[in-house]
Amino acid sequence: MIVARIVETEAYLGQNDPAAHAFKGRTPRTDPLWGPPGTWYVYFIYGMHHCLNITVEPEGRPGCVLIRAAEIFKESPDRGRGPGRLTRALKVNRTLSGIRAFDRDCGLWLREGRAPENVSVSPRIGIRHATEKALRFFEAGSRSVSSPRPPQALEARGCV
DNA sequence: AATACGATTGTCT
DNA sequence: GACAATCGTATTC
Repeated sequence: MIVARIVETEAYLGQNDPAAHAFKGRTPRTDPLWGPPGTWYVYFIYGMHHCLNITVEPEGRPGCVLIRAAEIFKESPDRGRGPGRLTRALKVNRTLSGIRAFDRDCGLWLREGRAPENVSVSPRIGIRHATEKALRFFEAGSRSVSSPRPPQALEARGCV
């Protein structure tokens, strides 16, 4: 079992969120998003990286959380810093997509060491649409966080 | 069949 | 800050 502590996430709100994969409708790739809460959704991007998400809404509603960074116990902070690095360290790929995350034999089990402290909020990273929404949540001070400071000041982007 | 693009990362200037 | 790497997916022809 891989033991890790999630320290950075982003929320994707589903069919009404222009930045979400679900915004463009249900396809074979995005199908797991419509599954029951606690379903892994893994996609491949930029020809190189996998990104790990978990569904969080009732079945039929495609909201999810992107897991952007985690402190992996007994590993360098760099290993889990950023969504691409994290999945590489955890050896996660699309075979996990659609699997129930809380099944013990699902292939990936992240046990949190302690709850995040000093949770800060910022705009989401790397997206082109809906950049004004402050839906990134991270533990300020964690050495595994991908971007310790918000991409820009919240005020400058109309987030507050 | 051909094309355009992306919820990233690493390297170079 | 700019840009290349690299390929599955969706769209269009």
